[in-house]
Amino acid sequence: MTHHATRTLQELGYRLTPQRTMVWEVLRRTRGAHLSAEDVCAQVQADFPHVNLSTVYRTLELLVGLKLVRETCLGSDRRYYEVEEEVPHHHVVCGLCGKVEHLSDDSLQTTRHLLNHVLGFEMREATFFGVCRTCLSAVNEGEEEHHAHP
Amino acid sequence: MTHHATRTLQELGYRLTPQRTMVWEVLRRTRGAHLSAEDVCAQVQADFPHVNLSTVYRTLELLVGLKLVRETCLGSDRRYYEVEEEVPHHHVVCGLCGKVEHLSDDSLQTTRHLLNHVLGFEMREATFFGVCRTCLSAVNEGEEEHHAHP
DNA sequence: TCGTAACTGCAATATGTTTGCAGAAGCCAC
DNA sequence: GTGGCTTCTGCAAACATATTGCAGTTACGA
Ligand SMILES: [Mn+2]
Ligand SMILES: [Mn+2]
Ligand SMILES: [Zn+2]
Ligand SMILES: [Zn+2]
Repeated sequence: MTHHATRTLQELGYRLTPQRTMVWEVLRRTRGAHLSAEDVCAQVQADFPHVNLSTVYRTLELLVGLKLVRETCLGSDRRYYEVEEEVPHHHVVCGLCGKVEHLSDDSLQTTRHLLNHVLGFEMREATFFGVCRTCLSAVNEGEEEHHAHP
Repeated sequence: MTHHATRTLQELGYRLTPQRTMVWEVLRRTRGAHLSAEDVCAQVQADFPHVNLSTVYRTLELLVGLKLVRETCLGSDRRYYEVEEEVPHHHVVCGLCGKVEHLSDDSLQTTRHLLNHVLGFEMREATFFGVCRTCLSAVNEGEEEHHAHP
């Protein structure tokens, strides 16, 4: 477990087990992706087949609690995990194809201030649901075909 | 089933059953709230105890498909339902107490344009996660107590 | 190297949602 | 109104995701 995660765990008295190392490594090397607990488990098991899914869940819970990993809701079925970066970001989810895009925190400064002034709310993360560029043009082409004969 | 939901269902050839009527009525009279399938079922069963949860799920799925009801993700465990209003709105969720506040669509025009310009994305709904005013002041009081003796 | 508390694997459990099926009932034609 | 066809419902079982109890294993400081 390279990086500060090693130190954090050991400094806080948690044991540095191969399972924890592997979970962290999987998340680190898939930076930018959003993995479910099962995705993480599958990747860990590729190298270390006996690792159990419940251990992965427990490890993710631990890392999330320590703010080394971020747990995100991108729809309603499962939870997704990614390493917690220094600069936070937000998510833009296409409801048709499921693609997830990132949005910098900077671009939401006005929204953050709005929420703060209107509701006294401190925004931590935002998720936007809608239709991505690709699906949008696919739909429009369909519409054109549909209305093509007047 | 008052209102356009009656017409819509019958015009499209769906049968107007008491179960469907009750589900719709429950959602209509709790306007502004966010009910899980079980919440809806419990309220339906208060008047009509034999109605089954799976029927409620099937009815919600139908109404969502017809865009009479809106299904929203406000965290990760369950799905929540509310009547689909003419003017859409967005959700602001406190991660500490779970309170959900509403935000008008108008206030997100700039964000909508941003997403459209930057990603070609058509935003339909947004959810903001963070800390509400109440929880924020509770936390601050705690901090003050904590740092009270220099 | 040893001892102990923390951790893991496994199986069982919890919770939310979906599905197959047989019987019930809405709705249209008469 | 009555019948008949087809959709819909209740029920139970299955499914998907996440959690937990426990016995055995392992990390790690002494
Ligand atoms: Mn992300
Ligand atoms: Mn709402
Ligand atoms: Zn898409
Ligand atoms: Zn709160």
